[in-house]
Amino acid sequence: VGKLSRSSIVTGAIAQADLEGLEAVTIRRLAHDYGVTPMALYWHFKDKDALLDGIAERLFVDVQLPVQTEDPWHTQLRATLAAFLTALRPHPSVAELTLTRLFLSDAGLVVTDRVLGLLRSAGFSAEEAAQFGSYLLCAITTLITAEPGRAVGTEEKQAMLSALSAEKYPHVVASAPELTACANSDAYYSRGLDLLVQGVRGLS
Amino acid sequence: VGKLSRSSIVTGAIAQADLEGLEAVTIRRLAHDYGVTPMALYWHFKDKDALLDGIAERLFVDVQLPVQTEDPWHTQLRATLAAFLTALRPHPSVAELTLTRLFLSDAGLVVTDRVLGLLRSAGFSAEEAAQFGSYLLCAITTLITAEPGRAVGTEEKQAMLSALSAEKYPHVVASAPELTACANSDAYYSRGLDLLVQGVRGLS
DNA sequence: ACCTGAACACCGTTCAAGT
DNA sequence: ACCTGAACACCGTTCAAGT
Repeated sequence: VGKLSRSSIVTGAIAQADLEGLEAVTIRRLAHDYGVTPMALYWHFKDKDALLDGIAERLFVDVQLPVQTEDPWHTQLRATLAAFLTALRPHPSVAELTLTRLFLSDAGLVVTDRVLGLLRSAGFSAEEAAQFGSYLLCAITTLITAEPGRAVGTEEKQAMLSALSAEKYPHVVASAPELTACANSDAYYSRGLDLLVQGVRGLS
Repeated sequence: VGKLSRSSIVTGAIAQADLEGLEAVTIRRLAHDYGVTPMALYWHFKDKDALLDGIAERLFVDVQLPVQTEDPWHTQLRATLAAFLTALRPHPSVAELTLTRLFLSDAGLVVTDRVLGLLRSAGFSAEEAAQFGSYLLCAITTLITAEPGRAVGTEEKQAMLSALSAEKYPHVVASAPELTACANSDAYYSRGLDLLVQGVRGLS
C-alpha cells in the first residue's frame, strides 16, 4: 500500500471509507493494511480525531475554487458552492466530517473566506455573512448526505416504503420510488444548488 | 433513574447525550446508570443502532405539527419546518440522528408526509417533492449542527480565528466573533428558515 | 417476559523501549 | 525521526442460563 506518511494515511483512510463507510475507518485496521503496528500511526497523528481532521482537510484541498470574475455575486457563489460539492461527491461517506471542521485547516479557511467575501460583496453584514456562510457550506454537505437512496438498504427500503399504508402516508407512498433511488443525481444537485442560492438572494 | 423500558432507555440516552454528547451514549454506560447489566438493554433493543433509531423516533414524536389551514403552502411549510426545528433545538447533539432516519418510524413518516404534501400542493412533481422534501428536513437538522459556536472549544477557537492572518483570510477574521458565538440564535434560526423557504419558492 | 454471567472480538490510547 | 511491545480501559455483542 506504499510508504507510511501523514498524507498516505489520509488517502488510505478515505479509500477505506469509500469502500466500507466511515465507521470502518479504524486506527488498527489502517495500521494492519500498511503492515505496521497501530501505534505507528500515533507518530503521524496525535489521535484519531486528528486523523479525521486530516481527512476533512484533504476534502477542502480538493476544492477547485473558481477564479474570481466580474460576474454578479450569486453567480460566483453558485460556482463556489458547486466546486465544494464536486470535491465532496466522490467521497460521500466522509463528507460529513467537513461539517464541524470549516476552520480547522488552511484549505477550509480559504474556501470559507471566499464564501464570506462573496456574501459581503452582496451587501450582507459581517454577522449575516458569518451565519449564512458557514451554513451554506454545511448545507452543501447535507445535500450529499441526504441524496435519495444513499441511506442503506435500497431494495429493502424501497419495498418498505411501497408497502406503507397509502392512507396514512399518501405522499410518501406516491413518491416512494423517488425517495429511495435518485434517478438523476446531477439534476438533484443542480436543483439543490439553485435552492440555496435562490434562498440567499431572497434575503438580501 | 426509574424503571427499565424501551421508552425510559431512550429518555436516558437523550439526557446522557445532552450532557456529554452523542459519543458518550454507550450501552454499557446506560446500563450502569440503570443499575443493570449491559445485556439487559438487548432485550429492549436489537442492537445499538436500534437504540439510535429510537432516539430519532422520539425527536419526531416531539414535533408538534401545525394544524393544516387555508394559508398559502409556503406559510404552512415554514410553520412545519419551524415545528421540526423546535423539537430538535433542545437536543442538538442527537439532532443528526434524524438525517438518515426520516422513514424509519411512524412519527418520522408523518412529518415527512406533511412536507411532501405541501410541496405537491405547491405544484411540484412527485420527484421534485421527494428530493426537496427530504432535503428540507435534513437542512433543518444541519441548521442546528451548524449553529455558530456549537462546535467545541469556544474560547479557544475564538482566539484562534482572531489570531489568523487578516491578509490571507480577511473575511473570516472580520466575522470571527460571529463565527464563534451566536449572539442571537433565534434570529439565526429564523433567517435559516427564511433562506430555505425562499429557496423552494424560487424554484416553483 | 425480563435479566444475568461469562466470554469474545474489537476499539483507542499510554508508556517505555528500541533503532 | 520513526516504529514496536506490552498493557490498559473501554467498547458492542453472542450465547447459554437463570427466574
